[in-house]
Order: sequence, then C-alpha cells, then structure tokens
Amino acid sequence: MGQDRPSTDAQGAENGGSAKVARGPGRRLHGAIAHKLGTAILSGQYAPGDVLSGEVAFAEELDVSRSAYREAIQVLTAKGLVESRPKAGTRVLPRTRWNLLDPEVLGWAFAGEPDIQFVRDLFELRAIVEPAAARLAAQRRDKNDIKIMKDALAAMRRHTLATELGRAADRDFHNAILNATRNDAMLVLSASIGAAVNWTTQYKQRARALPRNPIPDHVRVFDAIVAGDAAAAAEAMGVLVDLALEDTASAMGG
Amino acid sequence: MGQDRPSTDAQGAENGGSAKVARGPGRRLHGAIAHKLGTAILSGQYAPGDVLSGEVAFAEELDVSRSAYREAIQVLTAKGLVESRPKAGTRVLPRTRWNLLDPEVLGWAFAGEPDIQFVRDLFELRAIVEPAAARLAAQRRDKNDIKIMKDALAAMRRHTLATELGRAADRDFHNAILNATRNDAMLVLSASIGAAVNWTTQYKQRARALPRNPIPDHVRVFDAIVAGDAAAAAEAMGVLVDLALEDTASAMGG
DNA sequence: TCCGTCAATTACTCCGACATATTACAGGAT
DNA sequence: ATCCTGTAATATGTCGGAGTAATTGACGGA
Repeated sequence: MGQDRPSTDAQGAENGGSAKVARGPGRRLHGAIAHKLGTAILSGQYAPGDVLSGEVAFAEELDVSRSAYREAIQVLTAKGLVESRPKAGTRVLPRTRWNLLDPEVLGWAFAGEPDIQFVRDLFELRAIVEPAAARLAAQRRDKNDIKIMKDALAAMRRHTLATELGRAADRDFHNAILNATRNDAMLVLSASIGAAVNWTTQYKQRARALPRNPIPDHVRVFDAIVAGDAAAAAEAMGVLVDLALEDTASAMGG
Repeated sequence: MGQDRPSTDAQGAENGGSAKVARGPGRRLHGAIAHKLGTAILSGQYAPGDVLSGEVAFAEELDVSRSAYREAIQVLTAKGLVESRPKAGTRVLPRTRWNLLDPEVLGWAFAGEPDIQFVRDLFELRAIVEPAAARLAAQRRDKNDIKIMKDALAAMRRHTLATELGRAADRDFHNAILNATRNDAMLVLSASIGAAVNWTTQYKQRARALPRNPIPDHVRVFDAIVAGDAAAAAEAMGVLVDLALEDTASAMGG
C-alpha cells in the first residue's frame, strides 16, 4: 500500500522548460499526473481557490495528452481536492472538502515535509480510535484472532522493527486487532491513519535508533485482549499510541 | 454535500436491453456512470473479484464513449473500489480496500437498501468519535464557536427537525462543535459519517413522527461545552448518539 | 519440472473534432 | 442609474478512432 514514496525525481532537464511527469514502474501516466498535482496541492503549492490553467494549456505544459490529464483531474475530483466547471475552469476546493482520510491523499500529504499540525491531528484521532478498537477487540476476539496476533508478536521478537519483516509483523499485529473488532469502518479508518503515520516512522528511524524496546508494551495489549479485559486493552493501547507520538514528535523536532 | 440521493431511478426499460445511464441535472456523464457502477458494487451486484466487461463492450452497453467510461473507472479506482490492469481487465477489489469513509462511497452505500451491519459499524464508530470531539470542543471552544452553536440551537427551536431549515440548523450545530475541536482530521471524518447516517434519518422520518423532542439533549451538550466541562460534554454527546441509534434501529426494523 | 520465449488480449495513451454549459458582456427596459 | 434579459465567447465535457505498451497464458526447449 505504500508504493508511492518521495522518490526524489530529478526531472529530465534537457527539454526546454517543459516539466514532464515522471512515471515510475507500475504507475500509469494519469496516476503519475495525479500524484504530481496531488502533492502540489497538499504541499500548498496550489492554495484553495486557485484556478488551474486550462486543460489544453496544462496538458501541453506537462507534455501529456488531454485525455490523460483529464483522467488525473477526475481522480483529484473524486478525492475532493478540486472541482471543474465549464467555462470556470478547475479550481482547488477549500481544505474542509478534501478527503484527508483517503490513503492516497494521506500519502501526498506526507510526500514532502509533513504539516506538523496535521500530524498532531492524526495522532489525536488515533489516540481516540485505537484504544476503542482494542477495547472492542478484547470483547469480540476469537481463537483465530489470538493465533494471528501471537504469530505476529513472535515475528516481531525474531526480527527487529528496523527490518522490513519486523515492520510487516507489526502491521500484522495491529491489523489483527482491527479485524477482531468486526467493524469494517474502524478497520478502514485505522488502517489508513496507521499506514500514513508509520511513514513518518521511517523518517524517524533513519535519524536515530529506536529509543525503547516496543515488545513489552505490545505484549500488554496482547495479554489484555486474550484475557478479554476491555478496559486494560484500551489503556495499554493508549500507552502504545502515546509512545509512538513521543517518538515521532522528538524525531520531527516539534 | 448531500446532492446525490437515492432518487428511485427506475431505468428507462423500453430501450432494447441497453441500460443507458441517467444523468441528473448538474451531474456530468462520467459522474453518472460512476454513480451507477458505484451503487452496483456497493449493493453487491458486483462482488469482489468479479471482472467487469472490457472497456469497449461495457462502454457500448452503457451507450457512452470510452472516454467517459474510463473517467468513471478512474473515479472508482481512486476510491479503491476497482483496479484495472492490461490484459487482466478491471476487477472489483476486496472490501477491505474500499474507502468506506469517502462521502461519495457512503452515499452509494446508502443509495439502495443499506446494509444493517454496516450501519451498526458506523454508529459504533460514531459513538466513539463524537463524544471525544465534544470533549475537545469543550476544552478549545472560543466565543465565536459558542455564538454559532447558540444561533444554530435557536434556529432548531424555531423550525422543527421535520423541516429542511431545521435539519440545516442541526447540521450547523454539530459542525460548529467539530470546528471547535481544531482538528481537521476529526472534522472530515465526523462530517462524512454524520452526513451518511443522517440520510437514514430521512427514511425514518417518513415512517414515523419524531419520537422525542431533541432540543433538551442538544442543550445539555451545548451547556457543557460552554462551561468547558469536558467530561459532561462527552457524556451528553454520547446520549445524543445513543438516541439517534435507537431511532434509526427501530425505523429500520433491526 | 522448470524456465524462457512468444503471441494475443486488454488497458493505456494520443489525437482532433464537436457538443454543452456557464460565464461575461452588451443592450434595452424600468 | 439600476436591473433584467438575451447573446456570444470560452473552457470543460463528450465522442470516435488509431496506435502503443504491458501483462498474461500458452508453447516449446532445457
């Protein structure tokens, strides 16, 4: 799910001023255009109310066909970033209309320098939802859920969080909790936010070693869920989110 | 924001087998196609894993150009409903990939007969998020927030919830609370869910008169927020959500 | 049995033309 | 002078077709 990273695309700079879009492997042209425009909007390069250049002009500037450009605009429109009307052109919508919880939008938001306030907002929401999810999981988990969590926890012990397998195990663990809530809406929400926030974790890790062994805190959550102790599960998960917040905050210098 | 309602579009059934899409006023053709396919997917008419007909075939069947059809598919792709690959075709993604919190997707989910379990999931999430939002609002509101809430409350008293102005005032009240949280992520999330759930409220109202005067419960929330009493605000909002759940459940016969 | 090669199918991209809707301006009536 | 109305300009929306690129599945060889 995290297939679009910054990628430091140094544009081919020989073409006379035209900023061609770079389409990575497995990414269609219109997807690349959407990525480019999406990050531009999320980074504030285009402000709400701004009107984009006309289709023909902008498509030519990007050196793509009008069809591909239009399909990209449809994507942005679907995510509430822009709105197009005949004669009026395509304008950036106010931020309140943006689907900020859309996984791709979150990816664009974190593609460049993430907005500190927005990261805080996400953590605040996470601190509300995740403990509640753990509470529900403690009430509804079955043997299969527990087995998956147990395996993920074992994998986390084997590989550290510095490795890709370790992070995958971490994701599996949290996903297992969300699955145990039996609530699709919560699953989607938490998965989106978690994935986005974990991207910042990657930045964090290159800056400094992990400040603390995360296993014991995870075990506390696991034990509480196994015991069916809803209150303890919520409390333990709250600790986990708080720790993640502290790490991220210190890594971002905020 | 609630511009696409069920609309009971009994398709023109006289044309020889070709199911033309009906494009309402102010809705582009590709938007109408996306609506049609989106509701078809959300209603289970296309199951995850199903492969749609080829572009040429499906576009011809809908009697639209491939451009319009493709732009509609891009919208569905952007919302995580489908995925297209050369040679493999366009297939419906597993439900866990759907952006169920996207306002438009929620609209499609409630266009036909809403899934009882999904409504329950949404209310469960709402019961977690809304009280927390009220708690934050009580801590962070300023005079301007209070004024807006006060005005909305007054408007709710003048007009009943049976009128459009009354419902607008209700929305304003809740939006004011969300704004007071100073959390964009929570604002977007809660607004989406609230809007979607309120659609079911419309069904409810045609079936039976409002079972209870909602004003006093709203006043309790308002007073707590004005007083800055976070705990009381959360508790009062919890009551509000519970009441809405009861009403909706009884109206849906669940 | 496994792996590389090839061909067929499908989505992807491009192009040019026309249709439609919305804005903006000009003109006239009040 | 102001407001309304009709008209023309302009940008998006839709169309149809042609050609490209990529993935898959089958075929054949190691």
